[in-house]
Amino acid sequence: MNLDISLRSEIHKALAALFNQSVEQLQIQPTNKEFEGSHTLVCFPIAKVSKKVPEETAKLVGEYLLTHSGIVGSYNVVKGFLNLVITDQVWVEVFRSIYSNPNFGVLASDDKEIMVEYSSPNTNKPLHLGHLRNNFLGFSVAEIYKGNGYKVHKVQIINDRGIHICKSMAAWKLFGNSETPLSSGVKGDHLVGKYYVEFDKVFKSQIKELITKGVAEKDAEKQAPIMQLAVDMLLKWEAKDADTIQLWKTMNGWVYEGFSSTYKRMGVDFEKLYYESETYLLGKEEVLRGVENGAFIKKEDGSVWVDLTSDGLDQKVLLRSDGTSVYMTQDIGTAILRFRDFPNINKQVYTVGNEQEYHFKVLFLILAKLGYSWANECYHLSYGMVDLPTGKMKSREGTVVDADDLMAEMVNEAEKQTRELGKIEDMSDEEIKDLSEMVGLGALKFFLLKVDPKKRMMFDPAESIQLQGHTGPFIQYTHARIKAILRKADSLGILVEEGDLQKVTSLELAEREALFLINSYTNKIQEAANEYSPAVIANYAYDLAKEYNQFYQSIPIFNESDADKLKFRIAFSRVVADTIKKSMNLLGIQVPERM
RNA sequence: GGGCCUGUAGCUUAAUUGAAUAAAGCAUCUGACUACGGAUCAGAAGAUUCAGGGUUUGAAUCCCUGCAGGCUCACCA
Repeated sequence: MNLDISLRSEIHKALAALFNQSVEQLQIQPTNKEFEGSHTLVCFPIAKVSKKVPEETAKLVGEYLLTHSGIVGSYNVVKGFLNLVITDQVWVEVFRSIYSNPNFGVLASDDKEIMVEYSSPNTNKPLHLGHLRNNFLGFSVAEIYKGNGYKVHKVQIINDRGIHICKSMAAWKLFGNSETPLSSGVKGDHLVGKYYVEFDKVFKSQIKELITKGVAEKDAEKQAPIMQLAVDMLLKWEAKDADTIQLWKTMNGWVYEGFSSTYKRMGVDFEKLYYESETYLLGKEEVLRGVENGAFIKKEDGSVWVDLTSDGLDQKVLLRSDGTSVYMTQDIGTAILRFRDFPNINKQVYTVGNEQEYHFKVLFLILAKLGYSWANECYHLSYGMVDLPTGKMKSREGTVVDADDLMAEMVNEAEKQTRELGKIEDMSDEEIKDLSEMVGLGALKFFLLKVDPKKRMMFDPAESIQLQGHTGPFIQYTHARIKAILRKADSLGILVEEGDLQKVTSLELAEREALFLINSYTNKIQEAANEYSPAVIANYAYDLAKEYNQFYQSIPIFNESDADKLKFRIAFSRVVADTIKKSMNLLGIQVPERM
């Protein structure tokens, strides 16, 4: 049975019978812990149609539900709040239907299809903490949509061309001495990143030198020899110069190799990769088409602009006067290509930091101007930056937290703490390694996902490595502990038949409260999808684990003398473990059998 | 300067489609394993929800003003 629907329908019946009225939106909320009951009907809005004061209205509705509904066992009224106590028989029935449904919480597919873009790094340096938030967020949102019955395509756009990679190439050419990942033992993305840093160092010193010679700063930036080399490489690349293309391919190849091991450890994946070098030309064509049909303006110097002043924005350049494309140009091409590749998608989500909100606002308007009706199906999943206790991450000041380093640290710390607790002495090194990976990454992912995406967040390394409290490992631990109970039940030969459950006629408070949470799982995954917010799931999983732990501490399972109750508690524990696992998987977090 | 976002216990966060005495974690203090896993649980203490006005039966939530912080407004990506 579906408790929410039944309850609503009973209340509607009550309102019709009592006041001959209907109320469109019933306000039902969880009952505060200090009062008895689980569901609370807020009666202030209903008072308007009942023509009675809220308290009186609440009493009438409560009394009607008590005598007519068969769901409500008792009620109490506090001010205008009607607190409803659902009978234990109904709770048991709700549980039975969840327990017997192996697909509980999996929403039926209605042929909806969505594309989620995330990650999308530049290829000149390794991934950092900010990318971790991006990747975990995008991956999780994709999983949440899957959980809502959507067909999901995970993609990314790789910014593989442009001045940034040319900078690394220039520095490597000057100082690299043919160093490769193989020759140096350095991971490919880190090696390329090293030369990007090298470029910046040399560039700065060259500027300084020029300035002491009396060159203006702005001119010095252009005249610096290493910058001229990088710009020269960019031009040669666009002219398809063979040597330049070769070097570009080689260095990008190193980066991809490095990224792929980073992605693997993160546990994220992609169905299809788009490369800027393959989409910017389509973007260019589209922009020129826009000029022909009057959507865009070509100025005298040859540059192409879109005028968005009627939308409250500015004019934006789409092609430079020399005909080369800008960032926006390739995003136009990429979007169009994606809707050609996947013509059935209803929605496209871009997981990109909030510093690009303006960019995406403009992009979507441009796509609409080009006549693509799907333009308003594009959504920018904007998230806040990750700050450190010392302030913003700044690559120039060397305060960037590297993704590979951070994951390694988290896993090491997890292993250290696991070994200290000494619960896994019979595990092989291999098993301990897998477990540490699960716990370390679980802690990191949960830490980054529990905060509302749109908010800026603080990453405190000391706090993130905590495995107690409001953390991923806390939830993983709860799961492992339930699994221990289930193993014991198996070893005792306790078998739960569906029919056994209905013999239970009374529940403990902690059981009712956990049941309330399990019952709200489907609502939560819908809410998480509507809001594009894994934080909804993270906090749900935490609440459920916490609630179960309270149950666990206060109520005996194997010492219960009533065999039916014992079986109920085993079954109940199993459902909690399953629900925790499903929720955590939506976050990209695995849960262990033991830890 | 224009636009967008944020401001909640010492710290990190919930609650933001308006609803009851604002909910957790960390840190601090006090308790709980001869019972099913103490990475747990129970309890104490901790809040003028940035400030001031307004709307409402009811405001952390909506509106206005101010303050503080962030992002953005490139022929950069």
